[in-house]
Amino acid sequence: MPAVSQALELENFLPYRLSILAQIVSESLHDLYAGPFGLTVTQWRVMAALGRFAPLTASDVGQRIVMDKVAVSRAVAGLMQRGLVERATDRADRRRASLRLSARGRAMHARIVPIALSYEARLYRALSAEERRSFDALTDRLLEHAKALRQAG
Amino acid sequence: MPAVSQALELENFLPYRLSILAQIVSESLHDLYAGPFGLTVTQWRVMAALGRFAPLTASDVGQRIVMDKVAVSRAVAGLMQRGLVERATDRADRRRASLRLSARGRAMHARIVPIALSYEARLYRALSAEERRSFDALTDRLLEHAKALRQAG
DNA sequence: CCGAATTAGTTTCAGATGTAACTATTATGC
DNA sequence: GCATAATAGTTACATCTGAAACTAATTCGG
Repeated sequence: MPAVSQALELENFLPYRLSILAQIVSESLHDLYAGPFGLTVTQWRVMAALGRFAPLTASDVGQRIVMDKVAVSRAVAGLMQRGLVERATDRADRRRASLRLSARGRAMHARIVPIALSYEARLYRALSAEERRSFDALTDRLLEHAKALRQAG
Repeated sequence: MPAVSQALELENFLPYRLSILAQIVSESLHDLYAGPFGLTVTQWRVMAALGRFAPLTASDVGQRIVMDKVAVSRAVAGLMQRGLVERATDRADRRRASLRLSARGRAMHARIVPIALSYEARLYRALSAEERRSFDALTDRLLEHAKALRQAG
């Protein structure tokens, strides 16, 4: 059984490698929609969530896209100012408000989705179909395990 | 040949999944050293780079850890204020300054490295040895490909 | 019912970050 | 040599982000 290496080689250190990979992918994608559509990453994620699951409350959105309520609130404020999202206060519980894309929001969403999927497809070309399935399964396992570790401390 | 799906399922969308995984891992690790040692993520990365490769100039650090020079400058300023990093201006080229950990910095580094490696080891327990090798290789390929795509536009 | 505790969401403040402008120093071209 | 360009690093400004305080509405316990 090999001892744990005592040297930390940043370039081989898993948390660091994941961070770099996620950052470059996220930035590359952002470059594709930020210019034409003027959205931040969080705004786009809110739109993506609403495009698929609307209507959602702000809390629902936060759960879907793993974003705290402050971030959601700010993203929604920006999207509403631009008329991309509509809010309707729940009559039964006036603390809640259900959110959905406006017609304009749906139009923009429909234009961005193919761009995003196309980028994903190009990225996946680095892997064979089998490697892709394997990678997806391994990231799933890592994610679940990372969540469990965080709970356990 | 299947057509590209027209629906964007955020929870299966690779850029999004990578982002979530990297975020939870980075936060979990940060929780382990931020409390006891009061370092930001960028400060810790600078220390990790200097702990392994010192002396380095600020530019060298930035290249090693993929961080722009402004971020490095700020992290180094904070680390120097706390006496964790020492700077020596290069005599031959007085624009440059070589950085290295101070004795205090080395002591802190030596205490954090095992914590970081232990977290990584626990995280990797989600995978078998072979899966781990496979995952590392696939992330490498994805990273290189993502870089190439960014160049190409 | 009524006050305390919860919940949804927003605002505030302080810290972090990116871009661009700036200083200081060195290299280059004529 | 000297003006110009390039390089190392810092500062300034505007934006973004997270934590905590706050408002408004609802639920719960007695």
